[in-house]
Parts: sequence; structure tokens; C-alpha cells
Amino acid sequence: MVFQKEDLGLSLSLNFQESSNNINPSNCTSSLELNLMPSASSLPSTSPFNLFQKASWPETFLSSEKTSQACRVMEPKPFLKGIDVNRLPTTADAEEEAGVSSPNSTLSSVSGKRSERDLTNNGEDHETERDSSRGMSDEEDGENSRKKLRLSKDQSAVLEESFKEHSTLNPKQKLALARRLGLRPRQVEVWFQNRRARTKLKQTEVDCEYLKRCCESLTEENRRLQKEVQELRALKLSPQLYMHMTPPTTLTMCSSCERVAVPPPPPTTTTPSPVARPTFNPWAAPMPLGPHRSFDALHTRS
DNA sequence: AGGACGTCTGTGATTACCTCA
DNA sequence: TGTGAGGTAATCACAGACGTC
Repeated sequence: MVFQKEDLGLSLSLNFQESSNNINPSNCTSSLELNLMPSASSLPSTSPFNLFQKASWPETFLSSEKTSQACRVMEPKPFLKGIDVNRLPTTADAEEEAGVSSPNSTLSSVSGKRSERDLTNNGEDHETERDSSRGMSDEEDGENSRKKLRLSKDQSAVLEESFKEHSTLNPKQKLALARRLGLRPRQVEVWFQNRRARTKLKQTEVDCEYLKRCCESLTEENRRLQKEVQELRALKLSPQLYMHMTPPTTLTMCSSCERVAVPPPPPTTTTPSPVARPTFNPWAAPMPLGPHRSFDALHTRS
């Protein structure tokens, strides 16, 4: 995967010290300032950082990412084809809330304990549901038995589709979805909770991997620039040598503003960058980073 | 080939805690 | 300020896939 920093909407600044060669995730945090909030307008649709649009990632999670924050500000879209989620729950809905078995599921869920929320909301109804829908014998319902429900493919597909639209559900949507799928609203709620949690986890992993590569790339560039600085300083101290040498650096001068530019180094002499980074534009405002600041100090102005 | 097994992974569910109206 | 609803984080427990013998 190759990302452009601007495309990702990332604000990444590094302040490498001389000892920045030792890069590991733990000490990266001390020198990295990150702003990982994706900008909807700046993100390409193919970027995994773009959680607003359907990505082409192979994993199911990757194909439908949205942050909850993103979804909260999204324009409302037609949701749950054929279901009017805005209608008030009917008596039937209330019955659904009370508990519906899952006809498509391989097994209904049962838990040793009930959440406080369920107890306060509709505990007795859930109790009824649990007894009626699990389809288990008394032996199977032994102490702490926690048989797992497995949602059918259809149910999962509908949930996925819904998650693409809204990563969070309001009560009406939850009821409607539960009714449509023949699940308890609590099950839908749990599914969305888990989905959000695991989406976030995966996204964090992706972000971490990307930043790691950014860090490695910038470290390499920093090393190269430090080397150039040393070469320039050496030249400054021995002008006679300078007269007999071809410029050992990769620096060139901009003819218009007479500032020093850094063309990309020849590929044969440098390690290929693992991450496609935005090219540093020396004609733009100086970068507020240590190495670049000191580099700027070497620039000559007329 | 196929069955028993151990391990890994995905996922439904629970619990504790936090935030906010 | 107390309370309930709804969120996240951490975790548990199970089912199924998979590799190995």
C-alpha cells in the first residue's frame, strides 16, 4: 500500500535527534506528533484511512469501514431497504424487543449472566426469550453454559450493509434491524458494538504499520541529510579541496530564488523508501523540523 | 484416506467503566 | 447532583478452520 501523506490527512511531524537511528514503536511516540483524524475531503477513496467510503480491502471489515464519529456527521441515507426505521415501534416491535428467536441462527445464545441493562429494561421478557428460544435441554443449560449463536450469512450481510450506512444505531434503527433479521435488539446492539471495536482495532493496526514505515523512511532521509550537512561543513572548512572536487552532495540551486534544492538521490546509492512520501518542496515554507531547520540555516540568500 | 487432537482465529456475549443529556 | 442510556475497552467462551500425526 502506498499513501501520500496529504491524501491521508495526516499531520505528521518528527523531530529526530542524532540518536534517532534506534527506532522502535515505544520511543517513536516521543518524537512523533500525529493527527490521525481523516479528512473526508482529502482522502482518496482507496485509502484505508478513508473510513467514509467503501474501500476495496479484501477483509470484510475493510470493505465497510466507518468511524462512529464519521457516521455521526454523515448525511442520513436510505437505511434498511424496505424498512421504515423512523416509524415508532409498534406492539409487534415491542414484542420483538421482548425477545425473538433467531430462525436462521445455528444456535441461539445463552449466557450465564444477564446484563444489568437488560434487567432494568426488559429483564423478564429476556428471561422468557432465553428460555424459549435457545432450544436447549436442561443438561445443556448447565451452570455457566454459554452456547454461542452464530449469525447466518444473510444476517451478517444485512448487518454489514447496515454498518456501512451507520456504524451506530438509534433505538428505532436497532429495533427495525432486529425485526428484519429475527434477532433480539440486544443482539443487534452487541453486533454493532463488537463491529465498532474490531474495526477500530484493525484501523489502529493499519495506522501503526503505516506510521512505522513513515518513521523508517524519515529516519533514512534524516540520516542522508545529516551526512550531507557533514559533507558541506567539511567543504566549508577546506575551500581548496572544494576547488578540485565535483559537488559531492545532491544539492542544486534554484535559479529563481537561489535557495538550495534537494533532488531525489540516485536509486543506486540509497535504500528505496518503503513508503511513498510527499516529496519535500524546498521552495515552500521551511519545514519546522530540526534537521530541516539546520539545513535551512545553510542556505544562502542573495 | 480419514479420524483424533491441539491450536488458532473469528465472533457473540458479558462486565466494568465512562460520558452526556 | 443523581440517573439512565449508550458508548468503549477488556475479556470470556465457543465454533469452526486448519495443521499434524
